[in-house]
Amino acid sequence: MEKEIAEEYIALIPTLFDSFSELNKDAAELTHMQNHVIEYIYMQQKALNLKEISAGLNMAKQQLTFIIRDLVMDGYLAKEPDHKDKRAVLISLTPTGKKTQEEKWQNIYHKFHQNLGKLSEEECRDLNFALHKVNQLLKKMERK
Amino acid sequence: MEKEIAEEYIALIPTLFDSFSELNKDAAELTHMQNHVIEYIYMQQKALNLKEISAGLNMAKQQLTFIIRDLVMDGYLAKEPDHKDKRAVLISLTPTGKKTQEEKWQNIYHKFHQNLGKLSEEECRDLNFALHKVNQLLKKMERK
DNA sequence: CTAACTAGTAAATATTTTATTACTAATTTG
DNA sequence: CAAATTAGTAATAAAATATTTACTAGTTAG
Repeated sequence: MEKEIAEEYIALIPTLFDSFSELNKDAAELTHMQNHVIEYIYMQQKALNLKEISAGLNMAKQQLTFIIRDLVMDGYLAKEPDHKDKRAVLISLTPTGKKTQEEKWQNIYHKFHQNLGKLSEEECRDLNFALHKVNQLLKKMERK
Repeated sequence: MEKEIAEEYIALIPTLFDSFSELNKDAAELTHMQNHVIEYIYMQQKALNLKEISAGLNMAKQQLTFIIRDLVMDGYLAKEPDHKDKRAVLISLTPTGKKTQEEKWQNIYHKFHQNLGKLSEEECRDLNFALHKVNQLLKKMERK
């Protein structure tokens, strides 16, 4: 059965890919990497230091120095010293930065909502339950 | 309830993001865009013309001309004329190209399989069923 | 049949991203 | 406490990507 589950999981990724790749369809003001950085911080839901972002996005920290400097100057990100480690700096989204992300997700939200019309009421209930279960169990698998 | 479903769906995307972004972690021989192109064709499971790839990846077709030329030269992609539209060219993966993709997904597969150990047998059954349901219904929503 | 449109190619240019090397200041380890 | 590590910054050169303009050949609409 484990093989079966893994295959279902793998199959899910391409299905979500379209929604995901639409995220930055218009976001024209920022470069790709700038978008990735903001997006990553938004998804992690907490302030991160440079090292963490670098590891999460699989890019050199030297690159981040300048990307983040620009994003701070443009008002999307804020830096604050990390009191636990005085070498480190914590990066977080400003209200402006957070708003831009919320707007992007809002587009996906709308599109999904429209497509929901293609399902019957019973299918909607099933989908709701199944999505909830998947989220819950995948989260559990991630931990530790 | 529709709002609830949409929220579960949105929540699923970041959860899958990690797996997804790991796809090209080592793939060092190709550039980012080259990887994206191969990946996209692989996920669509059929030959695509330049326009479709351009729309799907949200990039100018002019860029694709050269990216695809290089990938053809390196043996990852094959071009064939589209008999239905003599202006167009159909791009598909060569066996080599397909193999590289399968290997990448294999890594995700392995990692997922390991994490499955954190769930009880009952939870595995639930996850299997829920994933299957989600895939089935999301596919249905995509159509037409 | 002609005009308007579309798929793909091409080249020049500007911008972005990557890679390399090196440095400072803070932290951890033995 | 000294030595080794680590977080972040910086400057540079090289490579990749995006943008703009323009062209050819095939298709579609009036």
